[in-house]
Amino acid sequence: MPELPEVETIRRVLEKKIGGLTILRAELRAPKLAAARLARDLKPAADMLARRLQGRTILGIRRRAKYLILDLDRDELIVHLGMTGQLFAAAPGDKPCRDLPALPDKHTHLILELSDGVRLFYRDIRKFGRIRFLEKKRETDFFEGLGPEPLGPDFTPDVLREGLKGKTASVKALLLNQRVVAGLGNIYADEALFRARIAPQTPGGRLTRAQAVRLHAAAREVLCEAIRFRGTTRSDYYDPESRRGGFQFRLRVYGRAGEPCPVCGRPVAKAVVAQRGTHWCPHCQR
DNA sequence: CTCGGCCTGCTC
DNA sequence: GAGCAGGCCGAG
Repeated sequence: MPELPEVETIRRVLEKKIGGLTILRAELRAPKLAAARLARDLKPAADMLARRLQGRTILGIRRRAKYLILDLDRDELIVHLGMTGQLFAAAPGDKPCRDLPALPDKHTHLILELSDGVRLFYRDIRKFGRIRFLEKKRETDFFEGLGPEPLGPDFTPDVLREGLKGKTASVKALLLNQRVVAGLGNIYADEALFRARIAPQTPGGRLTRAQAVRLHAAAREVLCEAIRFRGTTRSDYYDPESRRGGFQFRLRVYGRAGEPCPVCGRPVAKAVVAQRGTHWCPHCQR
């Protein structure tokens, strides 16, 4: 579900809601969520994780690509929300959101009881998300192979060109590949390609320098704008205060198959590219 | 590099 | 009942 703008929005809200609070009790209901790899009996590891979290203070919340990192002194808790992962922070007196079930429900897989009566719930219908408790010194290894942050100084037009150079895979597939650039997902890849006027099927190695420059700028722009609008809510995405995003109203092609292109008015096309539903304007994007 | 698998729920 | 959904990993 969440791509970089949604994860960044979650990070900002969490910082405000749970930054500085201490974990009084942790309950991991779905041990698989924290499994490094498949094992017979995950329950002991789950209980171990809960014990390790107990008593720790959340010093801050960072983001790397689509990962959230809760800093716990010498350790950290890394959370990836997969497709349908959600984090909700409930403080005493918070009104429940009418569109959402009362928590914890059957899809709530991790509960952190924090100081000040605050509770943090991890909810994930499809259970594609992952949680990992890590010593800080192992963080570099954990993120080994992840490409540059698209909004950081390491992501330049030349770096993008390098990631596309000589590749036969479609530019869409390469934008989704987190080794090339880390944080774009299906929605923002389509939106960036539209803004850069590049057809998603174009082989990466075929992009001209000018196209790569446009794509680099377009990716950054769309991510920045989406953060400003607090992300995109199509179905599952809510921030930890149960607020929906606002960028769904500003999508130009994603989810708009058959509707007029906002630039030329011809219908937006949809097809499978890189095994994902892909939306583009065949007239504007070449 | 592409495909299938991981999961559940919703829409056609 | 089939197909689809904002992600990622490992097998071939």
